[in-house]
Amino acid sequence: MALAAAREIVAAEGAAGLSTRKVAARMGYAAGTLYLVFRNLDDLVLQLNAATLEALDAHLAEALARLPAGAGPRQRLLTLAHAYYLFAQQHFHLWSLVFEHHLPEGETMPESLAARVRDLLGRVEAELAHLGAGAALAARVLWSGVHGIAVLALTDNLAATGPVDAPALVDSLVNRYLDGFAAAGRNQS
Amino acid sequence: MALAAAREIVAAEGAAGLSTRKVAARMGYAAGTLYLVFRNLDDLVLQLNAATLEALDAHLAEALARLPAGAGPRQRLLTLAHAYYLFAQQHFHLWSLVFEHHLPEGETMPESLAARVRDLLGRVEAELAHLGAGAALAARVLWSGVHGIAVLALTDNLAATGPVDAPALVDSLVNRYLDGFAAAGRNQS
DNA sequence: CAGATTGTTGAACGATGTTCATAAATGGCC
DNA sequence: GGCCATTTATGAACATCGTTCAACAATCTG
Repeated sequence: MALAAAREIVAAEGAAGLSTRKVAARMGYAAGTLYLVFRNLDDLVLQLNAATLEALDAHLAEALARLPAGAGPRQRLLTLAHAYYLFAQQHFHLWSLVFEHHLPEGETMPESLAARVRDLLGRVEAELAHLGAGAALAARVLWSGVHGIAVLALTDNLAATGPVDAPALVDSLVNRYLDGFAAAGRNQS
Repeated sequence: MALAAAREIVAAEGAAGLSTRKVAARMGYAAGTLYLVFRNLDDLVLQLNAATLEALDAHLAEALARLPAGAGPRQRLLTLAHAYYLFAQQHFHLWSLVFEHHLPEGETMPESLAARVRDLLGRVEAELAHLGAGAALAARVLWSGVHGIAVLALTDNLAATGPVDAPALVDSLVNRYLDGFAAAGRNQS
């Protein structure tokens, strides 16, 4: 469908190369035809982003499935974090589009997208259940943290300061944060 | 100059509202005139981004200056992190432009921007000197982490999962990560 | 005052998102 | 088969965009 054409264009040329006419041409239609299926180019992007998040979710599930059954929560979280970074790297343009597409002032995210975000965060939260009440907070911190590492590493915004070993940053974040959470828990009880 | 006009437009309408003709009109010139000063619209954006990072640096310096002289590294880091988030929130569009502007494939970041990034990361690194060899890594992790929290919180990509208290996420990240670093250091020695 | 240099313009080109009157294709019904 | 209604698709049109460039105004130089 049209989403497949748009996906190929974005993957190859980045978000800047996406245009109604190019999408239409790639599937043998005229530009106007797209407006029978999508309200907008924005609408098309939103649906493409939902598909991208779905692919990311599948990618994470696959990574977890490859893990031995006895793996502890820390190893599962590390696996999730590295899989997230790998996906962002391999599908950089599609992944960027998800976060760089600001919806017009005041409009709200369509439920199709919001549900995908919830699914993804739910994966992390599930691995943090052993933290009890702090799991929701910790999941958001780790998720955001890994995302931030991916953003800055993949857009070369850290490269100015020398070569960056993103996986090492991810390891450090997850391990130290979990260590700290454990230590803080001990001090409280 | 032209940068001031561009800054006002981006601040008011976002990156999408930026155009050569609007910038030129706001300063009483014709569109073509801009090309005597900038190679490109890209070039203009790059210089605007350098100015934004300079303003961010000043904002962070101010926050640190308001701190009592006896404040320890942890409090100084927390102050930096919260100041970063505040700046991203208050100048959302300008701040977004810095990270959403991908330079054309293969081109490298101009030194004017790279130097600003180094300055900012240097601030964090300075507060982590007490960690010894791990300071460079820790600075990048914390910086990226706080950036990630800002990105996801301000673009509503976490809002799908309920209301988000971004400052609480920042606190948790910095405190737990530092705790974890301390604990790991103890175990090694 | 003449001539060269600098600064500025506005028309032009190709490409963009979007709309809409028109046309082609399709399907149901006698 | 033939005819109408409904769906599907078109491509010309409009405003806007980034960018270029021949032409013009202003300013210095001697």
